[in-house]
Amino acid sequence: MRKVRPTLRDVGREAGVSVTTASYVLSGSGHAARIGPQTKKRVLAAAKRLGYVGNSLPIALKRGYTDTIVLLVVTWSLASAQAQLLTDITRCAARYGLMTIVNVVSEDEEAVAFLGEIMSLKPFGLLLLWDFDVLPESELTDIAATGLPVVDLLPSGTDEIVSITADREQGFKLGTQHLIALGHERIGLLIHTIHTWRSSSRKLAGYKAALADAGICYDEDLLEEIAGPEFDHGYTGIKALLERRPDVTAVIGAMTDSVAIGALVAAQDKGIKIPDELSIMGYGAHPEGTHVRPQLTSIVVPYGEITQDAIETLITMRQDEHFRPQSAYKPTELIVRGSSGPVRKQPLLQMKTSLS
Amino acid sequence: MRKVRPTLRDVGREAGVSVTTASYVLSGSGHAARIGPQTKKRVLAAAKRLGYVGNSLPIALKRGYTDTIVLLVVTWSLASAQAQLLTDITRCAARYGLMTIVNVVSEDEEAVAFLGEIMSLKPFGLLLLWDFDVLPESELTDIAATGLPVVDLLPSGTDEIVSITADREQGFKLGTQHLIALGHERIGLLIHTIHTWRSSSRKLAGYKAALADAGICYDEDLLEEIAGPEFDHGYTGIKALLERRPDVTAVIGAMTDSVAIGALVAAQDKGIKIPDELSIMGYGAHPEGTHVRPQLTSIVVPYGEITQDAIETLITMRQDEHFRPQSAYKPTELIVRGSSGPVRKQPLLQMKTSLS
DNA sequence: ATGAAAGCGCTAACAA
DNA sequence: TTGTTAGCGCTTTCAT
Repeated sequence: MRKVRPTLRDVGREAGVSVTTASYVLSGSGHAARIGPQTKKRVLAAAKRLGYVGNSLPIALKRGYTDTIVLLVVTWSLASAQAQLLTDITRCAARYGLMTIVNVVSEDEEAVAFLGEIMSLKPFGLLLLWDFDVLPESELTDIAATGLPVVDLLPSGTDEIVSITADREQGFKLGTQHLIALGHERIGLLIHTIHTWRSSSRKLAGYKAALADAGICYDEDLLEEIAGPEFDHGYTGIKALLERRPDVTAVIGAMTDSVAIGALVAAQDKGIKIPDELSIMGYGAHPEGTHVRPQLTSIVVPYGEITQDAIETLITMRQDEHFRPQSAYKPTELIVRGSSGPVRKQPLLQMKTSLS
Repeated sequence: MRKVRPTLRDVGREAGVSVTTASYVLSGSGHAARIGPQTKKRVLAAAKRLGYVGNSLPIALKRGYTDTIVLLVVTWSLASAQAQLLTDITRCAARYGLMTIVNVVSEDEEAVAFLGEIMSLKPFGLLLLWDFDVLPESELTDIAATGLPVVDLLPSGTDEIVSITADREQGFKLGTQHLIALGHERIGLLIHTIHTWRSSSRKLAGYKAALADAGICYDEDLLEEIAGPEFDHGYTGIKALLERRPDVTAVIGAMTDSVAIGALVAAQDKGIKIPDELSIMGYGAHPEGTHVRPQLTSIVVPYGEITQDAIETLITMRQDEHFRPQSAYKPTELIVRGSSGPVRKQPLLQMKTSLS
């Protein structure tokens, strides 16, 4: 027997007052002060007796937006770094009374299609974890123009959309400098420029800046294009790189720690000693970096700070529609663990690199 | 300059028709057939011109529920297995036109508090990934009694709440049998019975069943209570177990693959050869099991099937309020990889186990 | 101190 | 074939 949820009118009737009075008492708005204490008590008692729970839809309908933020993630599989960010976001949003709608899609087309549907959800705001191409920018700016707060959690290509994310340029400069200080000069980069250009280009910029500062010539041949952010991409990527350039002495898995771990395991599978013969570095400083031997040197991204700032920005944008937020690129740190060490003296044995 | 989103009335006015007609054309309901083709064209043109996008709130208000399902995850940090399930759920829900609200909370109390708020969101349905104690069952059955479809993604203790999840009993029987077939008789279990009793008890039942079938005496001392589902719990758990029982020849990381990998790495850190001196098995068959050496033998959970069935069940429950769904325990499989092998002949050197 | 009534944007029963 | 209207449950202005 399904008992229908009681409405405010039911509560009002039960307490012998009008809906208005019931609303004033139960919504806890400023108007509650105008209600007499014994009336208030009657209403609260009635609400409890009936198990009244409220309904957020009419309010949302009236003001034009709900209390849910939408997180759009474009990726094939949720890497651990993204899972971490996602969890942080839902937790942080909840602290501000906001729910999080998560949508994980695999391809740009799906994401664009979703953007088309998103407005009918009337969300509070929109968070993007999507290294999109130029294509959907007009869609996005259209959406932003309607007054829906949008924050990009990756480096935005455009000024129209606010970015709140890690300072990859600074981070990769830091990381590369660390390797240079250890004597490395031929530093390979496993990178995914094709479909994640916006973030990859910043990383590349930091890498180049560190090389330039040290007077080391940038060699494009040391970049190995990989197809994604996962273990397997790092695993196959480093094999291709070492085949082509057995003279590299350090490799940065520039996408994620997963890529770096894939590279580390691939190198070890070939019998290469880490870090004596090859240094490996990751990006993201995810816990999984401490699960391998040696543990992974990585670039620490302040996810909590990013999350908090992003959500507060959405809220401020809602409160003040003229507020023009600034993009924020949060500084990263380096955590040095066992996978990076002084440069080796001898080239890798040709034998090792030809093992497949 | 924020342009306000046009409503159906705007579209109607622009096309010179009433809201009803505009609604019939744009909502694509059966009534659309009753509208003349040129009228239809006018409306569609007007909608396009104005950039009409629709609003799901009034519909939801009218029928009493939205198109969003709520996924409540109770955990401290989203393990990879949960991230996988979460992604699958959002994807699968999207295929049915449903959005997914994700809420990750750390503690039972937070989860209970959230249950109290959940009704005001008017969700389509509720999915639980929460190994709760007896405590909130009444809350849950209350919620289910209001007509909100609820599906539990873990083995439910009660008949009131439908469970759709992996058959852990069958899975652990399978896994234990595999180890027994390799000659193992003292099989350790890293398990978290205290806060995840509902799932752990099924696993334990499967383990015991396999032992009983093989005529091996169940020894409670081989259970090592761990405090959670992560790498570190497995890492410290196996060290404690080996200290107490250096005679174990195989260990099952019964929570997750992460626990098993933690155990595997801890054993290797002690200089124990896997699988020659010790076999390790996990639960979940997550990709990360292929990232370690040797790769992890594990129990394969059909996440896709569970997800699909859970969401379809929610939908059926919505369509037919008298539908009494059956709990479904999906059979698992075993994937044998390098971490399990024939039992060793000699006990582990005392020296190794006393290394901390 | 409390109540009546309008209105958020849409759908669908009913009218024409 | 198309339009009128009530109503989903709440908040809030205005009246009493």
